[in-house]
Amino acid sequence: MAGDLLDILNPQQRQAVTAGDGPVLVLAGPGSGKTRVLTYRIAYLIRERGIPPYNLLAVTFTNKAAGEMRERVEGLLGGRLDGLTIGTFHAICAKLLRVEADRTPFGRDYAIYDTDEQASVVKGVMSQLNIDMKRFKPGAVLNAISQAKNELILPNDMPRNDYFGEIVARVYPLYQQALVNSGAMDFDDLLMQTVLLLRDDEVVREKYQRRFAYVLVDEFQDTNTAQYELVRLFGAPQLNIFVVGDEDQGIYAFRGADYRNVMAFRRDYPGAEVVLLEQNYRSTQNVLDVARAVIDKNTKRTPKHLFTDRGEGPKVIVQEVYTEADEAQFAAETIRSLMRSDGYSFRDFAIMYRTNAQSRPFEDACVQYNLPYKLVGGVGFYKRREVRDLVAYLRVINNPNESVSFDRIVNVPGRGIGDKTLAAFKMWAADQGWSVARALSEIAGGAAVPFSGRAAKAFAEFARQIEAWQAFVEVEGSTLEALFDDITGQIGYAAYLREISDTPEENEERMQNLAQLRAVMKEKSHLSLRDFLEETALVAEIDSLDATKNGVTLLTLHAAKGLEYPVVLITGVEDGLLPHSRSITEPEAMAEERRLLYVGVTRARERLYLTYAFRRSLYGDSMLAEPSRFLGDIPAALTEGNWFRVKKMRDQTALEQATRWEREPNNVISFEQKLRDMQASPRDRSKAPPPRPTPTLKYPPGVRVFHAKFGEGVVLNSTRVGDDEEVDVQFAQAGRRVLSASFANLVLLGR
DNA sequence: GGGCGCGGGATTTTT
DNA sequence: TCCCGCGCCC
Repeated sequence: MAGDLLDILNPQQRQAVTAGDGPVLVLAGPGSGKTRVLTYRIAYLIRERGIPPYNLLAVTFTNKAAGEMRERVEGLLGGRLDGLTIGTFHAICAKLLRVEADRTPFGRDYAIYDTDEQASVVKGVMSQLNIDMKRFKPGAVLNAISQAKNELILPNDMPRNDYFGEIVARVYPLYQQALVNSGAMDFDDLLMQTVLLLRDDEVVREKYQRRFAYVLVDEFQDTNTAQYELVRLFGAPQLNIFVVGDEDQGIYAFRGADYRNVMAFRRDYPGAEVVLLEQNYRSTQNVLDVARAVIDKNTKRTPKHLFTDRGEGPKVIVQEVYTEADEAQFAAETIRSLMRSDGYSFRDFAIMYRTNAQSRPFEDACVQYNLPYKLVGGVGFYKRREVRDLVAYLRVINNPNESVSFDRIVNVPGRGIGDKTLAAFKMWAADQGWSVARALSEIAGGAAVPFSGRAAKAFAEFARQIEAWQAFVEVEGSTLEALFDDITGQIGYAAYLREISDTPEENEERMQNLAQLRAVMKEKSHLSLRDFLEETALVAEIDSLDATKNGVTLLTLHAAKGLEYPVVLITGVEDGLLPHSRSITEPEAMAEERRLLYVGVTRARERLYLTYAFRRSLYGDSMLAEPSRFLGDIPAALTEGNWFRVKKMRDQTALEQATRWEREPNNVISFEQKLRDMQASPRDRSKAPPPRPTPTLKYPPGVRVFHAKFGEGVVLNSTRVGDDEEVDVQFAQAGRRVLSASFANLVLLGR
């Protein structure tokens, strides 16, 4: 195979794929074929070097990438590779901890807590410690704990540099204890506990070091300290470690990732062979030039010279729009017209944005323009109340000691077990020295409980149900969907959903989610309950992105990593959004915002659009927005669009405003200013609204107007916004629109 | 024990 | 704007 396999690689790719033993660092620019290099490297090791698949460990960034990589390697080698380990750090660690459960404090049936569940544990601990949760937000404390775990700092080793640190140092040990008591780990534990196990337990360490003779890691720039340490531990002593990364694409610092690990690798593995991949096979030259203009402003990076032979391509369009609704409309119209003119298909388009909250108008516009779309993220399926409830039942059946799930469902649907009864139960179990699991089975067996008739009966019934379901799971041939049916039937869950739903539509939606969960369980029926729960805990939003469905993809810039599309629209390219206001004061964070834009730009194969709005609403209020400062770094020669003209117009408006003799109270503040204000101090709501100037409307309701694009229309409504006027117009042809007077150039036609 | 209404706060990104 | 948590009341 060697010949045909390696033929399609360029010399640098081939050098990487065929590198000898020892550490290898591949510095791979976007679109330079790094996935190809990784898959070929695996195939090469197996086929040419005779390494059994069992001895390989490949780490990818998402489960989806893992699945695709496995398929591609199997395709190259023409057969299934059962022994090969490919997965995310988290999934690989979860498996390992399951296998080695006897050597961890968590047991085999541990649950994996997501952020909400972690928060509920943190809140429990904080209220137990009488910490003011208004002053110290549980989320912030949790974040600090998470960071600590990523840095491999143990509960009792937290530095107490300031009072917040002191609070965290108090919460962390109790939080961790609560997790152990529940037999639950958080995401960070999956990594940290594995590191601790490998460090402290020689037998386990040697077992895996022997097994994983070759270690390969993708997206190395997004590893954190714990992951870096895992690579070292798995890779020793042979150090056959093959890592692929690009410092310019490090976008996960907020969860402890450090792109400098790429350079640290050179330092820590001095003999490492370094390969640079600079030829880009994805994008046109214009796109690459824009990307480069953006990223070049970052210091502390290895300059790269990306080149392509795909031609210059069309210019990058920079488009100013009026509001986020117009932005969405522009996107939808652009997609429609490109489909008409160039024969693109829905799946060729991606709309990207900085924050999930921006997705809504695009969804609306897609519906309006009849564009099928695939939304990545948002309120995830597994975050839905009804789905969480059912998953909590499954978790309790799997392990009743897992307290967040237990507390969640013990009285859902209501069975007459309130806070008082629950507290009494826990107290009683603790007095007996029993775990919750033990106490439940004692109750099911008829043990006397310390509360009155009705609650006692309810508890006994609940305990017997749990026991019956546990027995059901053990029955040979029982399926997950049968378990699902039995649970929902017994607890009367459909009736409960009807009760808690405010509208028939809401009820319908919940029932559909339930049906979808059942479908997933049916599909996964070959898994044990334990494995099913593990899998659902570790799915990422992006994993559910269905390549077979034809639709426009809506996703955050973070989720776009590793993907590519013929046409990319990056939206909300505004100061305060991209770069995000929370990053603006911090040079390191700003550098990451730049990388984020860089990642987005380099997803585009052929066409790239950058849009920003003139007004954007936040928490209900509409505010002026500023184009992103990053746009200023892009040479005008690479772009076209209306942005320059509009910018000038706006400068003129500002000039007029500044030189006007009669000053009106200016109650329009910038978007960014507002964000900053809100961070600095909570909004004071007791204050009366500022007195409004008596409105003298230029476009009062009823008046007829003319617009260059929309034609003739009648003003339905008009409101004054600062020095500007917002006009709601019903056009004869173009329908109803809300326009900014200063921007729309409406011509008054009279009544 | 459960339901309702009010007030305050808000996630930027995710395994 | 919207959602959550708390407190009050039944």
